[in-house]
Amino acid sequence: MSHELPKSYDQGLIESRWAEYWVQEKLFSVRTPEPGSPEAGKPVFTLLLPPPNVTGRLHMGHMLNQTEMDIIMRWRRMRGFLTLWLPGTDHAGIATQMMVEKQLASEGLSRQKLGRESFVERVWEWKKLYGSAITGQMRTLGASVDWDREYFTMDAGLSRAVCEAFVRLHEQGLIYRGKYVVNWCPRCMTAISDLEVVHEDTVGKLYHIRYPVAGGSGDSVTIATTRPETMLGDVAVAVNPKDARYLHLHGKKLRLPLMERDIPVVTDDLADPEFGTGAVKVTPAHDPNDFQLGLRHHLPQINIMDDQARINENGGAYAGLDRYAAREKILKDLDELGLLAGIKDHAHALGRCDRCKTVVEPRLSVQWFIKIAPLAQRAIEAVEKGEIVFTPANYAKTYFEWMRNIHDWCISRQLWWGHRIPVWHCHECKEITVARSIPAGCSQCGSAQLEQDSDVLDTWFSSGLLPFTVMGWPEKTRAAEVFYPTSLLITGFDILFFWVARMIMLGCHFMAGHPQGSVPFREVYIHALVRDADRQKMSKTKGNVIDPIEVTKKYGTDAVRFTLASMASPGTDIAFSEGRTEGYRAFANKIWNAARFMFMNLDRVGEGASLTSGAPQKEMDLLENRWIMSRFHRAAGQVNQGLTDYRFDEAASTVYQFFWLEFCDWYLEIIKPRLLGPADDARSALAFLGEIFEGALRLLSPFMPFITEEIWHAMYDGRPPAKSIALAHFPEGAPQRLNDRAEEQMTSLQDLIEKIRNLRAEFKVLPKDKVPARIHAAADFRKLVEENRALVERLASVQGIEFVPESLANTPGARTTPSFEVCIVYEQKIDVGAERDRLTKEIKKLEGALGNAQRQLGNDSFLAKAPPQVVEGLRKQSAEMQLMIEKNQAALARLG
RNA sequence: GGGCGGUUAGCUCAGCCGGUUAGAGCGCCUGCCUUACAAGCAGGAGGUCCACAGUUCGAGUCUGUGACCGCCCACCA
Repeated sequence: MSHELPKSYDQGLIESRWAEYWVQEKLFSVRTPEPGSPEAGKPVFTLLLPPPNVTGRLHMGHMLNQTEMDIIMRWRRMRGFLTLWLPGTDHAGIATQMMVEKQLASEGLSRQKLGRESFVERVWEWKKLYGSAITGQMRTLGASVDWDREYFTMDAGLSRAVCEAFVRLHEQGLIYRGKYVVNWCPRCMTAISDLEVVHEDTVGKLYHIRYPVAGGSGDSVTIATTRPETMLGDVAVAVNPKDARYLHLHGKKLRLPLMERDIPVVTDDLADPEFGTGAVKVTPAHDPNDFQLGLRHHLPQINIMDDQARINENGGAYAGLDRYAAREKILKDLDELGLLAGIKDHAHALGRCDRCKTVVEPRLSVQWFIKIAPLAQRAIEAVEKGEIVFTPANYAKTYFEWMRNIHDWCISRQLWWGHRIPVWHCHECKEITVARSIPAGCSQCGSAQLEQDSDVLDTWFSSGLLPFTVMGWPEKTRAAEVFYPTSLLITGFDILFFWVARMIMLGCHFMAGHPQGSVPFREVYIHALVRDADRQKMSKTKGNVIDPIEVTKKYGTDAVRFTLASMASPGTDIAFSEGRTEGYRAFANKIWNAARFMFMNLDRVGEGASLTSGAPQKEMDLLENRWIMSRFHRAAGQVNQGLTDYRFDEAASTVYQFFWLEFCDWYLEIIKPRLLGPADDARSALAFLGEIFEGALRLLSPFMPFITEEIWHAMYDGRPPAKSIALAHFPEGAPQRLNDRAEEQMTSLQDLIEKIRNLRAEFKVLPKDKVPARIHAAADFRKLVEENRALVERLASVQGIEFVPESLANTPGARTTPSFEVCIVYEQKIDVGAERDRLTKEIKKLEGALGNAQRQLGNDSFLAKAPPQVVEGLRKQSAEMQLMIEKNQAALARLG
């Protein structure tokens, strides 16, 4: 009984067996997030499946052996991948550091107390224990690399590439160091990029404060601000030059309260007469707008906060206070001075740190920037010219929108964990030295008194280089030659800008002139994001995270994978519904049982039977075989089309319909008597069945890799033609195997059988009771039924089919279609009321449709303008409906 | 404030270049434990395609306006 599958379908068992096998055979890598790592508990679906990682491997060209390359080429050709992971990866910088800092805090330590070196050591220890986010990111890409610590030192591996990239950009004048107002997180104590700031609509307060005109005239100007504490750094008040209210103040000075410093009134269009009082305080060190205004008017920049957002020595009496404590005290003091003119509620968007949700403080600091405009220009062109294609296409719009409004990219971070900026500051001449390796002396004065810049690079800088650094850049490698650019990037839109846009910009820049093109990839497929059942974004704080491990445990990986595929219609997110997953588990179960049935019969007929050695030619004499063969190839063609178009939902639905409805419900039922019948015939039938079943498994395997692998191996009795079904040829659908006539004929028979079943249900015939049927039909239909009489009789539970010359329209309960009329012979009286309702409803529906059709057909411009086949189709339809109405009316009249 | 998407059966979603009577799964109702499968089989009910206007011979599909829901981006104090 070598073929017998276990009676019950146990997905868990199958999964562990094949996952282990795949890894052992080095077919695919399976990824599991470590407990305690930043990814743990996140909706990372990557671990589900073997095939999806294949696309990721495209990035890792140089690590592939021959087998892996074969797999890739295969999947690449047929695009039979399905990547449904959620990019639940953290970047290395802030996230990792935060985890470690949290740990330190519990020990009463901090990174400051520990010092840079020891701190990095701690992070390293932590990383070894739990795996770092960067490791996670690399693993998401399917790499099975153990990143050693050299990755993070300057002279080795990827780090060398990062350094090289920085130096080159600097040489090309695309990197500059500048004082700038950046988004500063006082908790992380680092600058963060615009993208790392999340805006949150908040109802705050708008404070109106009076600034007296200098000279003690008693006159004053009222300004409005949401952050009164920044007034300590005020250097001017701006009014709109056209604002009539303030003409008299042009050129005057104001007395800045609390600081007792005179500041000028300047005129600038920045001041909107409509907003607040029309007068705006100017704090160049703590507001990006004011910073620009300050430059225009040559105003000083007074930084009043330290890196933890406490007031510093420039804040006079308030030095040492936290920004919010200072705000309270300042308001109180102003109030006492009678300078607080009012407080109003004010809705605005408050910027918070993406990582720790601390309110971001705009702060003047020295940072490194990339001049983004030239890079963005090229990246826009690449998409405009179609060198990169987005799917769904509308993401290109979003991409353009962003790229055209992009700001220079702040790439420095005041963290201690990451790639350090390859810049050394000279203590002697204060000049900087940018170098590929640790310099012996200052490039300007030769002094050895050098100190490396303390900042590290934004994670997305190194991540953005990934498409070519993994192929050995800056070396010219064979891998880069062959695999750059990769064909496809699959990702979620949430990192379109963080990562995708940067890979494009940096790829186009550094790989310019590459023979196969400078872009890092040809296509970008933006997959849907999985949300919870209420369409909410999953988040830990909301507690609505659907744990993929739980779900897969409950329903099986195959079912979850199939669910995601079937819901992956472009442009919308997936609201994860367990109901559907349940349905697809039932589907897997169905397949399992169909296979069991097949194997049972195989064992019954004993020696000489095979599922995989080809079917006798005479099998094609049977209508049902011609039919199922045609249906299989049609389905295969549609699945391929769906995959090509990234319509995983359509592909999944096609394979589902074929396998369950056509193959199981119809085909298996039709051939059942043969399988259970004489051994010789059963062997022949099984050979044909095996051919179809095996093909259907291959068609299904990208969607349900585990169960198909299990059954497929069993079919070959342990000697499969390939190591994995994923390596077997994917059915493409052969047009020459399509058979329209067989499909039409089978459809007619199915129609007849369904009508008879319908009659039986209505007459309340018990399922086990067979009844005779009468049919009135044209000769060709009659011939078809006679040729397949046994099939019809069995599937319709009919005993004896009698063909009658006269119409059955007057027979109570008869079913009529344009091509046949059928009734059953049964003494039980029909439910006259129900039958009348049914007929009335049917007639009404038909009359409605017929009315529409005839109105159309009576319309000259329809006849003139509509395509002939549409007109013809409607005519035919119309005639059929006319006929059906007459028949139904006759039947209705007969009921009395 | 700018941009993008959605609204179709009780629920979750398809519906392609506008073309006959709008589909699926789940749920619901009826009958069946028919030796592959009750995670199943057979039959059935259920829809003013968000609203209004327009284009068209013809609109779920195209255009406009509005309502509601959601997402992304944004330095207006």
